Amino acid sequence: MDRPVQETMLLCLADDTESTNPIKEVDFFSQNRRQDVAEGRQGDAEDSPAHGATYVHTGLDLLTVNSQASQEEEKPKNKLTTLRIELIRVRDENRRLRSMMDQLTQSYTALQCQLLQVTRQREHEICPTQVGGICVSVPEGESSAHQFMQPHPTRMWSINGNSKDDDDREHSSSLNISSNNHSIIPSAERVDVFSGGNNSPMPMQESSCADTSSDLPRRRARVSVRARSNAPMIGDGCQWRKYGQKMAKGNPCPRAYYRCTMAVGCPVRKQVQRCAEDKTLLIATYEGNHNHPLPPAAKALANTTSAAAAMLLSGSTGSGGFLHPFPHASTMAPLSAFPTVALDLTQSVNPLQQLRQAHPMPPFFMHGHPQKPPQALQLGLQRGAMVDTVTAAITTDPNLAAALAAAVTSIMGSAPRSAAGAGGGHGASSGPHVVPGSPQLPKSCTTFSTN
DNA sequence: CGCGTTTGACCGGCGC
DNA sequence: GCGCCGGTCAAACGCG
Ligand SMILES: [Zn+2]
Repeated sequence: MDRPVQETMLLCLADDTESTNPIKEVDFFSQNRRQDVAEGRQGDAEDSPAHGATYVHTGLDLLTVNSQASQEEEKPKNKLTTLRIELIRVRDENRRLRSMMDQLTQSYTALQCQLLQVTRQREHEICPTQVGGICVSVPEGESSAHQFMQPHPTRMWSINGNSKDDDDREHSSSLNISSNNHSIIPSAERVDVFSGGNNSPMPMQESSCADTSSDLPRRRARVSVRARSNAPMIGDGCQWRKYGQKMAKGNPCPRAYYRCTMAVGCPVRKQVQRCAEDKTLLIATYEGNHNHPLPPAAKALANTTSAAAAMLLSGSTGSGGFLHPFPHASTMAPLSAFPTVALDLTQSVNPLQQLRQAHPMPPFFMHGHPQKPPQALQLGLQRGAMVDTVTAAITTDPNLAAALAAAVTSIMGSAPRSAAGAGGGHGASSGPHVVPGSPQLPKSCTTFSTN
């Protein structure tokens, strides 16, 4: 898969040159993207690719089918069944491909983040050099995506994935990516940067071999989601286990700490707190990056958070102006020293939309400033010099908000049993590995309510 | 009896 | 150096 690299590079470039270069927008998926969309379409009807590309065929196997169909026209009857079978097979394959795609995009996101950061730092510290053999670390989950690279075998970058255990949490595998050529698409139109990232925010500091991150050793991005809910916890499609609870200082309501239990080593943490005044207001803060495939429901949020985190991280490193790309943007109470992106679902439209599929794109980017060059991740978001918290209120866009809300909510209906406990919970049943792309939602306990 | 939650102890960072 | 505080650990507890 050369794409990722390529695109990542694009990302970096866009980022680097945000001030001077004419590069306005980057088409990260100039080609693949379309496939992506197409696939998405095929598999999940609900999915609404918000991007121009509207291919009906996956461009992969469907074509095959078609051609076959034409070939076999002569022998109608018998072949019909054959074709059907074939069709089924193909569908299946497409599904698989889609999940692969998910994986890939996931790793894209991660890589993009990494690279972006690296580039940024180089930009600031060293002179920007070619990205020969950058060493980035990507959560294990992502690295697993390598296995999916076959469908689009192309360039070769050497990837050495060796998982290491970072200090406290985070299993990450360091990828040694040396790409030969990363083409640049100077003036692309679309900015599908995070079209499919599956990841929650991830701390990228510790990663880069560029290790420029030395200065801020512990900086991790967080993404907090605000939602109105009576349920004790926001369900995001993941399974969480409570590992602690504390009385927050200025808040009568305790803060609960959860960790993701969908996969053994998943480093993702989450803390849930209820707003002091408005008890119906839940604030969930995510930290870390999932190292395992996520159910579609979870992906919605994950995508968003991932993107958000990426933005933050990319930005937080440098200085930065401050601006709220989103109308409803509001700075939340700074949860901590960590850069935090806040998603505000509280005012979301009606969450009961039928949208089931996670929106392919994080809302942030959907709000791209028309005039403001998306600058890759930057997209109008500014890291606050003083405030590291940026709130992206997707609410402004009814459709988007609805989409996201719905996606997130989708899991909600199922708050089975233990969901009750203030802990939220998570059914005793161990989380089945839900394959990305699988339409089914985990019967996890977590409940979410966007209102 | 296994598993998840509860809850106080513990730890590291940070400000004074 | 000390105390505060956020965050995590882990033993105890409770539920199915
Ligand atoms: Zn996880």
